[in-house]
Amino acid sequence: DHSPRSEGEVVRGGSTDPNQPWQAYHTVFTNAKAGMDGVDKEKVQRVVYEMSKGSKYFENEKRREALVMQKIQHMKSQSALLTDSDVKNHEKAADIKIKNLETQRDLSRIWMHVDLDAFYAAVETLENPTLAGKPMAVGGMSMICTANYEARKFGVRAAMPGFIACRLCPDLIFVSPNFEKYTSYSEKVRQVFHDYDPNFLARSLDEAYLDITDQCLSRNMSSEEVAEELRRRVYDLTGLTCSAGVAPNRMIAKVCSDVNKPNGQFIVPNDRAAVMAFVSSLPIRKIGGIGKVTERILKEVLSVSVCEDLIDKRGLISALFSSISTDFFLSVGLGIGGSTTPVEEPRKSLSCERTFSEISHEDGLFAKLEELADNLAREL
DNA sequence: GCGGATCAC
DNA sequence: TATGGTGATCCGC
Repeated sequence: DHSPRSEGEVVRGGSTDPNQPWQAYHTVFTNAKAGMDGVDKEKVQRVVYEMSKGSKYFENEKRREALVMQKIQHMKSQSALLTDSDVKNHEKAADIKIKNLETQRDLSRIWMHVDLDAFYAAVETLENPTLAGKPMAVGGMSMICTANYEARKFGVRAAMPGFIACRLCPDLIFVSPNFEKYTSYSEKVRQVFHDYDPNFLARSLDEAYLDITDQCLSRNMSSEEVAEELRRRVYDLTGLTCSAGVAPNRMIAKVCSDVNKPNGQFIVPNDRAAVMAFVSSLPIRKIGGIGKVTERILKEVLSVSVCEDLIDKRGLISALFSSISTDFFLSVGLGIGGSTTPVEEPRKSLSCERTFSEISHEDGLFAKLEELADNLAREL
């Protein structure tokens, strides 16, 4: 109560300097991302904090931060209640799960994950070559969709509000998004994907998974050669560069495509030891499905930071998490995930939402609701 | 079964 | 001045 901190600051754990409150304001913007190696993270953190504090957004972040801290505290106290024999028993249960997962390990398929480099920005530069070499972002003052690599050097990146990006990079050029354009380029790229796997799985306009097993066998080519050739063909057809990752399953392939981004590739061979070696020192945050919050929970409750730790801490994990979550964490630790082609499921929901400034009267709220309902009805 | 939280793009 | 939209999953109640 007598702390020197003023109201309205996010404070976590008390381990940060109260005179440097931005240190406790954790955004996704300082996470490792391709092209952001030389970025002054402290400066980015400070600018984002200074421009955020006091806003409605910031207040909501504070609320969420408190919930996460509460959840972590709760799990820590649950953990403290466990006896050695509790943990031993859970370890045995986890060992059975691991044995089961290990029987499902499939090293017979070769998966490739392809990811276009700074896709929207790259398309805009193709259509307007004067943008080449200049820091540029696709999006607006509210939100940035993609930043090119020149802009990333300043800490500007996807999901960052444009007005903050302006402060980080005063010469930043903004280009409004044009999704028709990106869709048509995506269709071209997918023509190439189709030649390598007619059943390829498109994840978004700029990402896809391909099962290249048959391609490698029928043409007697290594996965490295196939990846090089596919990337060359994408470039020749569209002028766009992409990165590729190859591995025995989609979970690892996805991580691999980021290793040598941009315009590169990385391969983990179909060999159990190679997979385990790759996964052992891999930070858990690299795995799809483990985000900012899960990373914090695993780190702060269980001291888990790399995938190997998930196996070492299997007893505590089994004790503290649901069966579904435990299965997921153990499979991450084993480097197992997504080796067979999933059956295509129909869409389960359709929604329409909009962020709007404050409306205090009933009439205005009903009008907003009607607008959303109309939109949704049209979509349906 | 529902709403909130988390995650990915 | 100003911090998105869509779809999915899991969990707790």
